Amino acid sequence: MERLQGLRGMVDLLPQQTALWQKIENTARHHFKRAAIPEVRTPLLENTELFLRGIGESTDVVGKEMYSFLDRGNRNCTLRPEGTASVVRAAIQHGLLTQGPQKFWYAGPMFRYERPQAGRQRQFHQIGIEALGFKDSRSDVEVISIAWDLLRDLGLKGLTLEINSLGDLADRLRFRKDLISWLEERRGNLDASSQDRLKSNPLRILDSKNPSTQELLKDAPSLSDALGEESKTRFEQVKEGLQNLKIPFKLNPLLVRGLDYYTHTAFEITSNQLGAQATICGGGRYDGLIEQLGGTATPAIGWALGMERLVLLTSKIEPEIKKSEADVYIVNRGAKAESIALFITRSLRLKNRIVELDSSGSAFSKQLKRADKSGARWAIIIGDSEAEKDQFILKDLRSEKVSSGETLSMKTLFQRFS
RNA sequence: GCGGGCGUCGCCAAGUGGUUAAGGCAGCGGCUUGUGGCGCCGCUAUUCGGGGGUUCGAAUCCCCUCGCUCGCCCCA
Repeated sequence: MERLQGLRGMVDLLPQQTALWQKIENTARHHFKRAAIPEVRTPLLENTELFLRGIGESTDVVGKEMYSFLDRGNRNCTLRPEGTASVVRAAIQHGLLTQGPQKFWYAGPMFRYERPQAGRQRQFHQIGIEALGFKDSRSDVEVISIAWDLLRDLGLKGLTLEINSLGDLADRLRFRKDLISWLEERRGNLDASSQDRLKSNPLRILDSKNPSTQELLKDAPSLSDALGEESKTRFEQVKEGLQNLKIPFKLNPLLVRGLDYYTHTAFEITSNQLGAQATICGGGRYDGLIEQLGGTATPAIGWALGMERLVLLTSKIEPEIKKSEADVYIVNRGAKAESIALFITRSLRLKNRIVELDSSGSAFSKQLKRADKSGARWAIIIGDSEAEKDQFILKDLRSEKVSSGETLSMKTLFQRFS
């Protein structure tokens, strides 16, 4: 038989890795709890329409990366490529926004059909927060600070926070017009994909990685100049807020981001240790999205961070998380001994001891060797003849010398471990 | 979707056209029918990701395919 393999870009996390994942998840939960943010869990599968309208049809995510299919009832379904649209959908659907502004966090797998590479999988995992109904610039600062503190708490170094303002809808439309006409005149000097974007998504040309396009853009009309007065002061407030909190940031006037729903503040946190996929956290304000998805116009802001990339970074500074070791390893052999062993194992577990039971039936020397290797502190040795006489041997596996252990009755044994 | 690198046992890894495909780790068994960290001995790939071809002969050369990996695009 040919061996079956997992799907491309779908990764198994083995026990060696899950310890680190749990550590990161726990840290994140702790930060959310401190900020009084509750969790929401939404389905992995949504109506394709949600993402078409939410993320934008001209984006790469929607255009070429979605896992979409018809279900048995001919519904057009998509495995969620990101979390924000779902959270907003759920909030609208359940009328949560009528109860005033609210924040949520979420965590879970997302799906994008891309070529896997370092820090990028087809099923990947994000942790994110969404603050719905918050208009003030202080909420931008608060939300960014939560991400920043979380990453610092994980001990990460070499992080850069970049921010930009995309302005409101009117600003963007005005700028879009200016940019298009300026670029049209220089169309010949643009790289191929930027030429395509001139029609579909001209703002994205700004953060083209193509060097000659970047060179050309140095003299292009700038987004920051196109911002209206209100947008400008708003952005100033965000910058001041970050300064007050001593959160270092870099202005990046070319930071546009790939999803259509962003307005005003857009930001990214990158690491200098990751290779090509350096963004570990990305987010921004999306004041138009909720209305776009059929809710009443509500301002909002959020971010998401990529677990795989966080794990990559954290594993560099956290070389080894020890596997959890048992308190007690139960060595046993013989019919009578084996049934008593099971009883003792369960009893000790009910006393909250971590107990590993050897059910191999192999020679005592073998079992003891495994006991030693397991890292357990104690071994309880159960043999047939002793078990008959209510005698059990307790050995300290961490003692300096190999000891013969002490002989105890079951009652005293349990007392030792209560 | 496009480029580069790679694919030999659970893991690491030698072998680069010629009789039985090194070695290490892990695993299993024994020395020790019932007692741990050491040691010693033995066992563990008819087969080199899969398929096809070249050849008297291939893990070694060619083609296809699958997978991994790095990068482009894009994003977390």
